[in-house]
Amino acid sequence: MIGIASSIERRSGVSLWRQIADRILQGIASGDFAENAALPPEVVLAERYGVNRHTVRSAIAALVQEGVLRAEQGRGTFVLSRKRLSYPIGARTRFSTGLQGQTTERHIALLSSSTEPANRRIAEALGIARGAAVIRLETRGEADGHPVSRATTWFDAKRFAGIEDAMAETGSITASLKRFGINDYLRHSTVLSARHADADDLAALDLQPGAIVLVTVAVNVTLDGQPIQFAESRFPAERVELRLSASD
Amino acid sequence: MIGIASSIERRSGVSLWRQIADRILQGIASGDFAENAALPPEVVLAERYGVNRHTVRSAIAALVQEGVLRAEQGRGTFVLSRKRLSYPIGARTRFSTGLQGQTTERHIALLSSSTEPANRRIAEALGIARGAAVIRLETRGEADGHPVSRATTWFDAKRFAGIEDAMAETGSITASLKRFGINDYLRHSTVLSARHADADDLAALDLQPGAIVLVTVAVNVTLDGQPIQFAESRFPAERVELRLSASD
DNA sequence: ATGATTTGTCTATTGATATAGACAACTATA
DNA sequence: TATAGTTGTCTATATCAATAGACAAATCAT
Repeated sequence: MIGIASSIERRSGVSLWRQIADRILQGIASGDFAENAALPPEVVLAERYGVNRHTVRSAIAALVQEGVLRAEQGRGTFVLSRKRLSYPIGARTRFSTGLQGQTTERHIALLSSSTEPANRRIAEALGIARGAAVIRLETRGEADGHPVSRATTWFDAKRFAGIEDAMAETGSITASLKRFGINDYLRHSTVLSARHADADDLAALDLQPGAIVLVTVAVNVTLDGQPIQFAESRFPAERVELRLSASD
Repeated sequence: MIGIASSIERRSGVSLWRQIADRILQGIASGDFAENAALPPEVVLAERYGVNRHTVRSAIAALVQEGVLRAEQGRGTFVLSRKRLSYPIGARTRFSTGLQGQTTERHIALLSSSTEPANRRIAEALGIARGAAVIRLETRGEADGHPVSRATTWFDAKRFAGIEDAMAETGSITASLKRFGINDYLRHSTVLSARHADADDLAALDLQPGAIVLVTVAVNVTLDGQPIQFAESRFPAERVELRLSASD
């Protein structure tokens, strides 16, 4: 935020310390609180946000726990380096290539897989009959050893039988699809929303309760427009931002 | 969500009733709870989420207040029609044309305007000197009388002197820019994140405390690539989803 | 060394959140 | 008209969240 005055909501169902932790994270993201520099002292923050010093301390404690801040008695509280990953989304969205330059290592870990009947939403997206078998993959994207995304992906079971093994081996959707003769694919549609992380996301993404996730629901298609993949991905809002590539 | 088991987090800084309200909203969005149909009874929901019936009642009360649900004693609790607006984002993102077909009336209301020196972030985005004067517009997007977005927009004050009057008159960015000889413009970049709504957003977007907003930070440019507008927009995540247009 | 500044810890109190149980009020249907 | 199923209201209790004040412990500058 840039000088947009905004205060804190009471009786909201979201505790004050959580709201203030959010505000501090915003402050870091927007540059109000510089990295590696000291935060204003607790008393100042308490006055700025109109709360008790102990409430500010709770917020700081949560962020210390999260690895965003480091508190040193007598010196101050410092912002650790915490540049958010910028995840590009466009026609050629790929997990690995998208994070090139920002991380040295990245891969997709397969958490679990199963076969199930397609519900209406999935059947429509993949252009198959409702109730037809689909393979569901539960995956986690990791970069430099840290989780950056959590996705649930569906494939037509008939066409992509055994893709779960390919995923487990290669750690890449792109590489797995190659085994089925698909050398290139495009993102057909992306719908974006946000919500609180649920317990599963919290565990998989190593988040603190109350965290927010960005949610994308996307359909990938072959070059001639045939749908091949339906996916819902969750990104931790405090660690990842989505950058929409204008062209491409 | 499609059959993704997930539970509720305690001691998270987000109260249980707020988390459950979120989950019910998700359920409606994903089709788990059909529109105009009855929700499962309170006792069932309480058991499903592992909380007390009174906690579920608090969540329902909040959603009734919000206009999402209607409770009828003796009969049940019903889901009101609540299709989320789908806001398209692409190279030619326009507020009014983007919502065509989904709403009958829409315009942008100018809440306030001011002139201020550009900070580093804005100066870089607009390609002007740091400290140069910029015009800041605080606006609210409305469709069929309901608020759907809240934006803060900056223009180079030198080039667009008086644009606040044009905005107040026309209720449209596109129309206002025409007065300055700009008949077409493109979206150069969009960065996407999410956070809890602050007090200002809550009031302007008519949200309940604890609500989540999708945040886009965008730069618009002329056809030859000259930056003209820098904007941060907030969309209520529970009422709006962002649809990324693949091409165009 | 001394004092000013800052984070850390402790006690106490208040209000919001969550659980628990009981029963009233209302609706639909057998 | 019973009866089962549902939401609405009430009381009571325990725990968490937030405020308040005091002081200890560590750091830094003078």
